Amino acid sequence: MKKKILIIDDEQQIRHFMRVSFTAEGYQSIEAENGVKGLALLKQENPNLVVLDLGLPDVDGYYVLREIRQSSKIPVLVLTARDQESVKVKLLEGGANDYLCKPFGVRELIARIKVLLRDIVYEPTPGHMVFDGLVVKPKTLQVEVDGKPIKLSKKEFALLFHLAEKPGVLVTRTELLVAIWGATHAEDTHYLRVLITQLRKKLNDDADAPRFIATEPGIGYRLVAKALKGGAQ
Amino acid sequence: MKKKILIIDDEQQIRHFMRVSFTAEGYQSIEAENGVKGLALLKQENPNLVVLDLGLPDVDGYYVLREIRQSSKIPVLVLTARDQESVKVKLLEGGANDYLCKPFGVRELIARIKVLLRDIVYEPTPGHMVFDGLVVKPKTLQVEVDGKPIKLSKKEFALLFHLAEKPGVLVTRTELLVAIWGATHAEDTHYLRVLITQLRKKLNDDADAPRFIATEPGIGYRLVAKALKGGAQ
DNA sequence: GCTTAAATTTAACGCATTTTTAACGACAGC
DNA sequence: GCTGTCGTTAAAAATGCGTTAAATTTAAGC
Repeated sequence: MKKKILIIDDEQQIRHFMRVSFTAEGYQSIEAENGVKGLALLKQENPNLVVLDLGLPDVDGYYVLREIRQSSKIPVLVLTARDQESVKVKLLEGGANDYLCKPFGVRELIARIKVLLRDIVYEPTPGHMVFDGLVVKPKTLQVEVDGKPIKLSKKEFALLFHLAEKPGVLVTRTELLVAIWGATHAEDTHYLRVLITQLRKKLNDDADAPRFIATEPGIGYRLVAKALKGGAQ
Repeated sequence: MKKKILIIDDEQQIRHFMRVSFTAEGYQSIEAENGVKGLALLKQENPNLVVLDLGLPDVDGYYVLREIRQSSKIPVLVLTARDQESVKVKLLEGGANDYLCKPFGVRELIARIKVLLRDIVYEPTPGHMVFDGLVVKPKTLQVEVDGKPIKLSKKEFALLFHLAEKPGVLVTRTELLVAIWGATHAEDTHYLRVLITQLRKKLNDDADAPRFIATEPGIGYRLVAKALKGGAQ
């Protein structure tokens, strides 16, 4: 199966240049000329990797990255014109998997893409993640409990998503904090505490007798519901 | 538990510089000044990540990388002085997970290390340490006695972990005190006494006829259970 | 652009657990 | 019998988690 790469870049020339290179390497490419279309394509097309240009005409590149990370762990390689260390650090901590400065060589770009596809375990289109009494749909950001649809906010969904990705596995607080609020809030556990409370309330879960989200004191949280389909098998 | 980083670099200054930075970030670092020693340390110490300098005095950096990849999927970040695309491509295709050119910024180095540790699934040791009737799982801070899960607090776990790391070996009180409470409490043996009592109670152990933790009067403690798997073989 | 609703961030409090401190008994060496 | 070490217990202090509600920011509707 050919791997699909989503290119989000406003410069038509660069897109064309990348498409040709990717095709030559045996990849299939889909393209978006701005952030909003990129996010839409991501959900429609289920690519295996995203190449994201920071300088987009409509929305900030950081924003796109954050949106992607709300509901997906797809490998993201960021391109940018500026070679500032602070920018790099911010992006990598914000969830980017790699970073390349313009102008770059095609061969390095291809090599780095190969590395990401080789090293990062990512299964596209988890479609729905189905658990005993709980369904999580990352594409539409919808959740069902015992068949009834539940409305979650963005952050509530992100939290549930990150737990649902590793059913039964303990996810550390730091991991969740960094994933949802970014590295600058890696220590602010009170954020997590109130979000957990809200999420539990909407899921009709009880902290003392958890059906879905169990607390591992001092460490983090864990989704206890049995995985029936999707998630990390 | 602290993640271990193996530094393979011949320049003492750079090693020192990295060690200081890594320690500040909460990582533990071990160092080798050439390739052969690096490969030896890799097997002995089970680090979580390798930072490899290409220009080594004894053997080629490529060779070291190939040797590592013969038997391990550990994340490897390569450092080099030359910024040639062909070199980068060759390294990345040869199994390196990331690449950084000298001179580099510490913050970028740290950021890239964090990304590798975050994104690449790699289990250094077997994961848990198994003894006769006792299982210690450092990753999730869980402990089992005779198959039954036991709830330990952070400090209790840290204590047991440091003993389990060296099964059968005497661990001095100072060593434990420094590891758990820090150097400022290296003399406060009463801390250790009550923590030992609590831990023994939870493990159902008896100080007078120790099944797990034996006292070595005047010196320290020792885990007496037989190691079946994991730990320092 | 204004109004209203929703979501997010702060702040505060109760409760349970953990950690620290202190006190006491058992035992061994001198 | 004194002294020092270890183990145990209990209390006091500190910390961590869950919860609620108010304040602030952000998004939505008109």
